[in-house]
Amino acid sequence: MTNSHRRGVGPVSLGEVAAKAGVSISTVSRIVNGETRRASPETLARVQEAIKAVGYHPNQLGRALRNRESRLVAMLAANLDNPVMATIAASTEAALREAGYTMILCDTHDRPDLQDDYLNAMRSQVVQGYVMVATQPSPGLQDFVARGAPMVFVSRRSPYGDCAFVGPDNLAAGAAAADYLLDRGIAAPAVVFPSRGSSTTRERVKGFCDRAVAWGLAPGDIRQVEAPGISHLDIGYAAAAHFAAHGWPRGAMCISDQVAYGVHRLARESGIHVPRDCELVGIDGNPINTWLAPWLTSVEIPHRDFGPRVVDLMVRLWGGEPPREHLMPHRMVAALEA
Amino acid sequence: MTNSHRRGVGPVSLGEVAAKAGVSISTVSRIVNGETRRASPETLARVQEAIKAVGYHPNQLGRALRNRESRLVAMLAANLDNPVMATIAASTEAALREAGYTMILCDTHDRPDLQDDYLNAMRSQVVQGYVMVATQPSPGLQDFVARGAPMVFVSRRSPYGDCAFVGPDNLAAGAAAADYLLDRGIAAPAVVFPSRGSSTTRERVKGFCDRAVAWGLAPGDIRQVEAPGISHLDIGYAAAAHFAAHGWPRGAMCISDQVAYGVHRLARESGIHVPRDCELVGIDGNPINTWLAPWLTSVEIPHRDFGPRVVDLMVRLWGGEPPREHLMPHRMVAALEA
DNA sequence: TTGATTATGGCAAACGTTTGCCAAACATTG
DNA sequence: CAATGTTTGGCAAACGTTTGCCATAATCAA
Repeated sequence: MTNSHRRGVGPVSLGEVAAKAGVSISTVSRIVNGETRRASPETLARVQEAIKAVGYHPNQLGRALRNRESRLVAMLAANLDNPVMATIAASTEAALREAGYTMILCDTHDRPDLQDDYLNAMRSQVVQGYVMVATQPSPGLQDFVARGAPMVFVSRRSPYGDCAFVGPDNLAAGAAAADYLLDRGIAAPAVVFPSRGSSTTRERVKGFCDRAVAWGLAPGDIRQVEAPGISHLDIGYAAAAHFAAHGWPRGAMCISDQVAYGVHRLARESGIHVPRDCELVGIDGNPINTWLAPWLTSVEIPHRDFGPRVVDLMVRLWGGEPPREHLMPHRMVAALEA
Repeated sequence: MTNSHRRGVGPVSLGEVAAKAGVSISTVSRIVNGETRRASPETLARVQEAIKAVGYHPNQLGRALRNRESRLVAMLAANLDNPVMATIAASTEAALREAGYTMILCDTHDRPDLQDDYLNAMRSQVVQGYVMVATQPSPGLQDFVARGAPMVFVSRRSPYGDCAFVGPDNLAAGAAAADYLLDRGIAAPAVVFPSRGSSTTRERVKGFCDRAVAWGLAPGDIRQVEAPGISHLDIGYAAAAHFAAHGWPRGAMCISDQVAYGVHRLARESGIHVPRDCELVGIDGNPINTWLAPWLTSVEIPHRDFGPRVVDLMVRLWGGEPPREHLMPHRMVAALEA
């Protein structure tokens, strides 16, 4: 409505506003940027009216080129179909927006080659920072880290050197799971995890085992079951086959809620009742548990709160501070069903 | 490693390559863009070597400014925490990347005001197209549509005028749900939906009812249960309270899988067995159903295939073609449990 | 009246790229 | 040797900004 009579086709530029208001481009630019002291009240009014009239919106490309800051931040996430990462993406996007930045999202499908492709593409877009969610090691990543690119790692630590990190305290989360099971009198708990696990996985398992040992268990009392695969669902299902073959434990910690879903599927199919016959503890605290997995106890990680932390660390990096780590607290959410 | 001895701080520009190779910027630019015929073999070699040596990567900002095409596409999604939208986002991002575009993701939290904020911000980023996933009506959106911005709507149609659209055939999906329930001899099925529903909701309900009538049911035989709220989970749970109060139907269609999850929760809490006592049919075909909701029959929508379709429609819009609609096929996935 | 200060606003360069056009050098033909 | 064509590559403008610096005019003090 406002600018329905425009002659040009493209977006409106400062020049058009300037022409309309009968002033120079500089003057309009200064006014747009809030430098009102440099213009007389009449000019100010005329320019502001012209801005409205032609429907001017600043072109960030021009700005970025001139100011050498694009206010673009890239997020490289391993797999958006994973609800944990989707939640992290959503919260980071919101926090970045809040801080005046725009997020570019890339789904690397957990593939190192794609990750490198994306990194290069993002550098071309002149992004100012990188949020790496559950990254894989890759040559390009190593290069970026070495070059000192501003990167915040989420969920999984950087495979190369000290980098900013936001994630759960995996050791503590694993320990909490151990406390829960042992406190309920389960003498020989199992722990289920992917065989090709990330640092996250290893830490959770370690946290669990260490705490169990602290409770007085012999390391041999902890039944460690691992399974190959990519999907945690499949991993849980495959690992549960071990239970079906060698007997179900009275309780088990699963490295993630998704692993627990997999284990539970075979339990259901085998007539094993969770949690009556076997208590399952996951890690993540997926909100859907309340609705679809009331049998699951879970160590809830506040993924919704990751975003602001990520941005905080990123801003510190931009400010020249050394990289920091921020561990998020967890909370035990017991199964709804007894 | 390659460019560890750079003097400047910022990214490498054409100028630096040109200086290194002892040619002009134009020559380097042409070579970078593959116009090899314009340079002698020696120059070509020297320039390519210089490019490697200084680690040159084209700056998309400069390109975008010059070419007036940013190769940026914005996606405005209502709520990334919804797995359906996360899947659509992931598949669209992949398809855009495939076509050489970069996706900017915005989560509007289903709020019209935020949607308008984002639209304006994206215009400033000079994005070339908009993918609107499950949009709300908003004044800004109306403006953009009127202005003829290249927009593809996903899942929900544009509230304003004819626009490109990718989504399921909701009428057919609703009808399929009706067929399933009626074919199994359920004489008086219910249908559960949000009271403040979108066009999607209404179409699915209509598809269901029309088909039921075609089977010979009187409109009064169809029990329509609606509930207020935003979250489909809550809506399902609230609607199920009606069943608890007035009796459970032998079968019900839920407007989405999430609604079905909500209904099922109360069923479980009330000792109603699904599907034995009450068959539930959802729409979406969430892959998690196999694992966590084996009791649910669902009309599967291939959200993973949306991305390529979206890009196809977008490219056609850019090519000046009139907006089209593309309806995706559905597939009935019966409950795993009897 | 003069000199100094302040208010107002324009000029032009720069950010990194692309590309139409021109120019020099060289080769070919008549 | 002159006329013509081809190869090779540089110049400069443009995209939309921002900002240091300068120019004009007005205000003020003495």
